[in-house]
Amino acid sequence: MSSGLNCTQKKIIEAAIKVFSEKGFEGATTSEIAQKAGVAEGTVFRHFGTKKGILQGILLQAVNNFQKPEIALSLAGIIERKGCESDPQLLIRLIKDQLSSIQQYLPMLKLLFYEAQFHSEVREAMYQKIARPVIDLLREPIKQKQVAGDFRRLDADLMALSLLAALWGYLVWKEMAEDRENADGERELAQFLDIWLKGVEANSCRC
Amino acid sequence: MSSGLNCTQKKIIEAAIKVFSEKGFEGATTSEIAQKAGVAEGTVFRHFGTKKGILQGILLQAVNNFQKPEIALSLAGIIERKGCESDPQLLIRLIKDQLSSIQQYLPMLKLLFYEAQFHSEVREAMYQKIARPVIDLLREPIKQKQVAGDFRRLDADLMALSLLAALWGYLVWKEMAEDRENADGERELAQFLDIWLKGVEANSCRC
Amino acid sequence: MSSGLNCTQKKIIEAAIKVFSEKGFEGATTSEIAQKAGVAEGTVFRHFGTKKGILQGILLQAVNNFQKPEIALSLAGIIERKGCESDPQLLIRLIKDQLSSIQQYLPMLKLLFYEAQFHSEVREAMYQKIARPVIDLLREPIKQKQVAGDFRRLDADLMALSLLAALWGYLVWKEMAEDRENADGERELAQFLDIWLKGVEANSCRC
Amino acid sequence: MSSGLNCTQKKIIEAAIKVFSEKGFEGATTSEIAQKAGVAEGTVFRHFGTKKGILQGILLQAVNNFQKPEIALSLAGIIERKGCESDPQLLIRLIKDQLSSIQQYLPMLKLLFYEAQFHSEVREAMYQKIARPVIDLLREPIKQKQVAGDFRRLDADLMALSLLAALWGYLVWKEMAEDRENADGERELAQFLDIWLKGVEANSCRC
DNA sequence: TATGAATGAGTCTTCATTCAT
DNA sequence: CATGAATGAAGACTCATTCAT
Repeated sequence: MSSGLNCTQKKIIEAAIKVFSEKGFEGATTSEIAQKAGVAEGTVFRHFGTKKGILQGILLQAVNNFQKPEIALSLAGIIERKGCESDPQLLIRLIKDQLSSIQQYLPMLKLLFYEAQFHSEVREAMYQKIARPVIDLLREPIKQKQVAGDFRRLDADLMALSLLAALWGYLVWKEMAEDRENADGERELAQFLDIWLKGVEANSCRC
Repeated sequence: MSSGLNCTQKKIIEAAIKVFSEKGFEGATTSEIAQKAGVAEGTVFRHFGTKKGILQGILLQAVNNFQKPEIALSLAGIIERKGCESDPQLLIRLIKDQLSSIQQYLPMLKLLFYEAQFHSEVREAMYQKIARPVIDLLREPIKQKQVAGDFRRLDADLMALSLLAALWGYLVWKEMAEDRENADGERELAQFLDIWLKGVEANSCRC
Repeated sequence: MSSGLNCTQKKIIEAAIKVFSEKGFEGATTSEIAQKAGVAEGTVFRHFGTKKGILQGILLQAVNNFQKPEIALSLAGIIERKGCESDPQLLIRLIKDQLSSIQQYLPMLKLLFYEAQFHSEVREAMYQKIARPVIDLLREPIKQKQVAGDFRRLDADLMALSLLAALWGYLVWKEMAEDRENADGERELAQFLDIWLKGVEANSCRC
Repeated sequence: MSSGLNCTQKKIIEAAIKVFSEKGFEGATTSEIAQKAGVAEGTVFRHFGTKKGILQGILLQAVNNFQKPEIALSLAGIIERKGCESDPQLLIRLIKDQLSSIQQYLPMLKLLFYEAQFHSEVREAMYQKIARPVIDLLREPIKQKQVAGDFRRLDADLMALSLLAALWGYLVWKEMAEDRENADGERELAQFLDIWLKGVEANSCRC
């Protein structure tokens, strides 16, 4: 109901996310998706029509998931509840709690953002239905912080964007560095966010 | 030969960057590359052996280019020459000058970062030969700034990384937003960097 | 039941004639037939077992229809009632009356003659149960005409065959010419038959 | 040159005519065509692009062949050289000579006329480039015969058409009857034509 | 060295057929 | 009996790779 997907479709979508993530859209084969989903190859096409249809199925699910308010709001929560508090441990725990609800969608999001390069309809949907709404959502808490004198009065959208870029950059880097740098992921993420927060803070002399 | 590429190979590499950028590695065909390079399909294989060999040729060129000091140093220059100066116009002009020398390699870099997901040898090389060296390069000026009391004493590598993430995020966003947001690219980039700089500055009360 | 078909089967056969006529046996799909018949795909197989079974169902119906004397006799009637009468209008009206009762079976017959090429059992049945009986039927009136001195004493079977060829050729041509030649179909058919009649007439000097 | 086909293409076209004739366009497989042509399946597609492209290649060859005057004229020759001569042996020999030059193209023509039902571009080409030109060609000798008082003054096009229908009907019948009727093919064809000739003759009392 | 026709393994996709409901 | 989701074998088509010229 909420996702509009029945059991078979869910299995296929899940398998497709895995395979597309590992091999990319073009590098993946429908037969591997079917196999990983535990269905016949024909079943995949009965439900999604074409290989691209599977990608659009994933896209649709991503969009649907982002319309659930609890997910969309978690990012906004990060900003709202943080002022000039100095306890970094508190901040980290807070962010991790919020991000954990997005965590499960990360492979899907990463895949879609990458494929957006090559598929204009994916690009369009990711922009209109996910990126823009998230920025729109962040705008309000940022503006409130600006009014409260906590944040600098830069363009709110760009501030939101630079937060997302920081998070995104962190995730991409973690993948590329793999386990070569056995660093403390928690501390890294905390520092990334700390730099951003200090970057957007109003004159900290007030503290 | 600094690049080790003859004329035919250069034409093929150039064509391949274009085609791989537009369609991705798997989505591209050797025949289109050959056609765009103005050579026969057999010629491509005579020079690069396999399709993957072309990708590795591109990788090699990227690595070679990043060993030219003038390019690698341009990012470091951004950090070095900036302290608590207040003229933002100066900053922007500086950055644009430095970035413009990287600009031409962007399609190649984007392509390689994308394919790094799927080809471990590309991932390895991009990490060892490009990402890590750039971070290593940025580490020194950052440390100097820290010693000078200009930058906060966070982990220097993570500070470098968050700068790169900001730049990368900006570029990816520009592509996704396309011409929908007819914003002033120069101002946007300036704000992105401004947030980062303020984020890494030592307590500004001192200023 | 003269046809031995129940309501569901009739709907399927009718739909199949339409679809096979438009796309040919191999080009048609059982799913389209089911859809046009307004039943589920499984229902088609419950009644006819295989796709070829549907074709054989059509064949059976054609054979059954041709055993109804009123249809089979209509061609014979054309010959019987025509001697050296001079009124061509009368002839045309006569033929049209007779042909109209076959008209409705034309798509089915065309389809079966086409598929006879590729399916020996269809070819066999069409020959044994339709073509041969029709020729057998025509043989008698032709022979009577020969005895009466109206028709030339050629091989009666071949004379019958050449009449059928003329009719068949006319129909095939009309389809190929489509509406390009906005000719008077009635007059055309009349001339086709007129040529045949004159071709088989005994020496017309007698008239 | 004259056909515009190189050796490989000729082999494929020949094989395709055989396979399409036996199984019909939809029933045939490109792999069987390739196998019969003695080339790889990919080679077929390198030359004709799609399966339908093969059919159009056959069509093109048929059209090209019919533009060679020696073939097109042979049918016209049948009419021209026949008046009221009474020797049927002479007639048969004449027709057989003329037809033998078309004989080799019969499978191709039959195939194309059949597939014309399902492929509008084939139908169009067969009509415009083959059927119509043949009728146009036959019109003149028929009209000359009419002027000379040898043929009845019916519509010349319809007279031509009824000749073609007679020939076509004969060929189709032979295939359906197969070897069941071990009749004298030569005599049969002669009678078919004899009926047509008598049917179009001017008042035979003159003879 | 450059070419491009030929190759055939591998892909997406279709569809007749089955069977649990 | 009717249904229609699931199946998987088979087909059209692609494309990296080879090799004779």
